[in-house]
Amino acid sequence: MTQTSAPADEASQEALPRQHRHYTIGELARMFEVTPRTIRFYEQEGLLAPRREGQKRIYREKDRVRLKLTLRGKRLGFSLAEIREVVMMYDAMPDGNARQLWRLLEILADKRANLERQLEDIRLMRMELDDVDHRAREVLRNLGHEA
Amino acid sequence: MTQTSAPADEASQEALPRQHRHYTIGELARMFEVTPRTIRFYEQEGLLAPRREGQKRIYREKDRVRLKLTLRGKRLGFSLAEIREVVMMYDAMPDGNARQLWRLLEILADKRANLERQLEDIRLMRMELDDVDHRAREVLRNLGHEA
DNA sequence: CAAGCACTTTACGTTAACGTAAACCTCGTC
DNA sequence: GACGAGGTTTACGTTAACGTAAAGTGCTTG
Repeated sequence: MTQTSAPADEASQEALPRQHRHYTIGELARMFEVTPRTIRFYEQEGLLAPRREGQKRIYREKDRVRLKLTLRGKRLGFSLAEIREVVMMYDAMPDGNARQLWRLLEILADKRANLERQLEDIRLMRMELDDVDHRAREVLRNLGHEA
Repeated sequence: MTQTSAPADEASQEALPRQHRHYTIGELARMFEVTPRTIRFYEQEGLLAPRREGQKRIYREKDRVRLKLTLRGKRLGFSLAEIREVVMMYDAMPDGNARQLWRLLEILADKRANLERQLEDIRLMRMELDDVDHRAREVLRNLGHEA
């Protein structure tokens, strides 16, 4: 874990064989700048399901991706429940019955609509920020002249 | 308030003289699909400052705009505290001293950075939604063939 | 004038998303 | 073998953003 000159001694990290690395909770936490507590909480909420090695949680690539998606969702203001809705159905897909799949499509359309509205909101808020910015600089300019 | 055939009798609504209409809390609430409680809460948090007429709150155009901005901010996942930060400084601008104005510019840059990241997040999440969507439709198609 | 709205204040309740603390294992290492 | 760094569970605490209920005010309308 010394970051530099890792000997890669044990029988697990053989030159990073691509896709199936695994991570500890602390590693993931540092990667995404969250606390372990947060990650455990997401597990408890059904968003992650790491394997165990004895007592310890072992996270695989898939879990890392899920965490990434979850955090992205959060940044966009989705609740954990909403995120779970999509993520879990995604997993249930392969063997999914038709009703479930249609339901999934519904949810997806819903989320997408949400995103579109956010795009518009961003556009508008950008304009307003620009406006405020301009005014502020104007006032500053005038202050300079008066001084 | 019967919506249709309003007589506009009193000395306040003379043919809607443009900019200085005023609203009751209930009107605003219906306009934006929030509860009066929410509006009062925003006032308590320093985001609105309606005038009073006796006991009752009177909202002017400015207040309506503020509420709109506030709700837009919320949809983008900003906290009320963050929103207040911008909104209040905006009002303090005209007579603002230089330090305050620079601080405001800082905050604005911050918010903008936030928006840019959201745009990227939206882009990515859109792609993922599309992906899931495609897969789901694929599975559905196969189900159809098997049936 | 009683009834019914729309408004008011006060105050306690609720939910989501964690934070924080205590008390416990289990390594590698000095 | 003590100890420090990481991991674990359990459980109570906290914050934001309202919801909800109770009790009162003021108008106007049958």
